[in-house]
Amino acid sequence: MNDIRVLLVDDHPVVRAGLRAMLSDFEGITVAAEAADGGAALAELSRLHTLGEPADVVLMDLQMGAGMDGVTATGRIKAGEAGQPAPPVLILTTFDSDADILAAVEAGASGYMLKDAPPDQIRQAVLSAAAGQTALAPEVAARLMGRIRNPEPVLSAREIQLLELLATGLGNRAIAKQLFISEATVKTHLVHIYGKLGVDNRTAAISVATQRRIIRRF
Amino acid sequence: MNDIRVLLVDDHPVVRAGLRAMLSDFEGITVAAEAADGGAALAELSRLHTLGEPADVVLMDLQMGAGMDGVTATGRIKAGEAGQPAPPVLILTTFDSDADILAAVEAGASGYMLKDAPPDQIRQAVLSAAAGQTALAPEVAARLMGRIRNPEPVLSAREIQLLELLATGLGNRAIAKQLFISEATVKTHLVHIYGKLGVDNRTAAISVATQRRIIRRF
DNA sequence: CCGCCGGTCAACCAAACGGTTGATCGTGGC
DNA sequence: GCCACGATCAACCGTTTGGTTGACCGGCGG
Repeated sequence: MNDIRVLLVDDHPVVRAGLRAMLSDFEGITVAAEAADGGAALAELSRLHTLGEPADVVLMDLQMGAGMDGVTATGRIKAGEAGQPAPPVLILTTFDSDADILAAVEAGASGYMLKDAPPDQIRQAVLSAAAGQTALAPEVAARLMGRIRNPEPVLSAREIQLLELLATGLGNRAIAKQLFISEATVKTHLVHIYGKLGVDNRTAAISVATQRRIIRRF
Repeated sequence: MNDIRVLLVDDHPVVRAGLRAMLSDFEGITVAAEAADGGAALAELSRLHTLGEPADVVLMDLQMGAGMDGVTATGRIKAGEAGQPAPPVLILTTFDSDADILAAVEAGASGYMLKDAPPDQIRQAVLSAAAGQTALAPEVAARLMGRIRNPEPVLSAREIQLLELLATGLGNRAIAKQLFISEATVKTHLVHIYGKLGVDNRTAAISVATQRRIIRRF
């Protein structure tokens, strides 16, 4: 049985070296190539594809210092830009905010792991992804479960997107422009968000959303 | 000549593996031990010290998921808690906010590197630190220079106090009540804050203040 | 001693925000 | 097919915030 061929995508050389060292210790897993951002990842995938040695799994970070970010890259890989069939993309990142998780899943990621996960968990996730299954870190899975059991505060993806712009300090008009919708729609969304979060103004919404880790802050 | 003995401190197994792999490729550098947080780092340093094989350099991350953070750990190492003489501490982290850099330097760090630095830069930094010299990443050095030339306006204690209430989502009236001042005064303070932070509304002020770590959020 | 700065307050006006009602459209479930 | 729900937009209105101007006081440093 052939090894699972992995493409590493992370902007930190240190992390790539760590993953390479870690994965090469495991039976049945080989690091086929590395990329420092989403654009390079697409290029590498195409290259491997034309070589007749396509990657079986992409291990992708979400935050890239410069260049194409992980969510965008995942979407374009899944769109077939780097060859068909598109390989499963396993997200391996530092943060576990709802916003990140949802964006990744919507882009077509087949797993979401955290960088502080123990090595064996990462190994299992790579194997699962290669087998076409979904692999979620326990923390991430728990958060999703909580969301399902608790129908109280379920913000839609659009609302979370709005919340993120809100947190950057943009006014309603600016948010409307960013999202290509009218100011009226922004206000409607805000009212819904306030209701769901149990607050009555934008700063309080940001405060609550941050504490519930619905959105992330640095 | 003996190898430089390094203690790795990082909460991510992946990163520790990467640093270990990377450093062991270099001549003259040995990884003596690893720790997952500040507390473990102090314990490891003490252990190495009593073994008669003290670490020559500590490579320390700032953000630890749980346990003692890197700044605190650095301060306690420098205070001699893990044996005298205290080894140089080289910060190796992801973010380069002014507040982080200043806090690290104040705690006694002898260098500040970023995780996306090329391997050779990290190697040089370890060698410099071991030799008792200071090692700053070019980006970090540039930022410090910029600060000196262009000092940021300093927020008064009162203004920071206001910012903290602001960030909890309180309106001007509520803030006024909390601080036993009039609403008019709150507005005056806000205008000053906006000016100093270079913004023009409250949410943006919170955003900027958070990013500059003028105020804390979890 | 005098000026500067931080903190306090007031009055005023324009702009942004908050809240409501009501409406259309498309998707997905029953 | 119908209903629920999310997303979109409009018009309206009251409240809050933003921005300005001007003023007073107390401490600190030249």
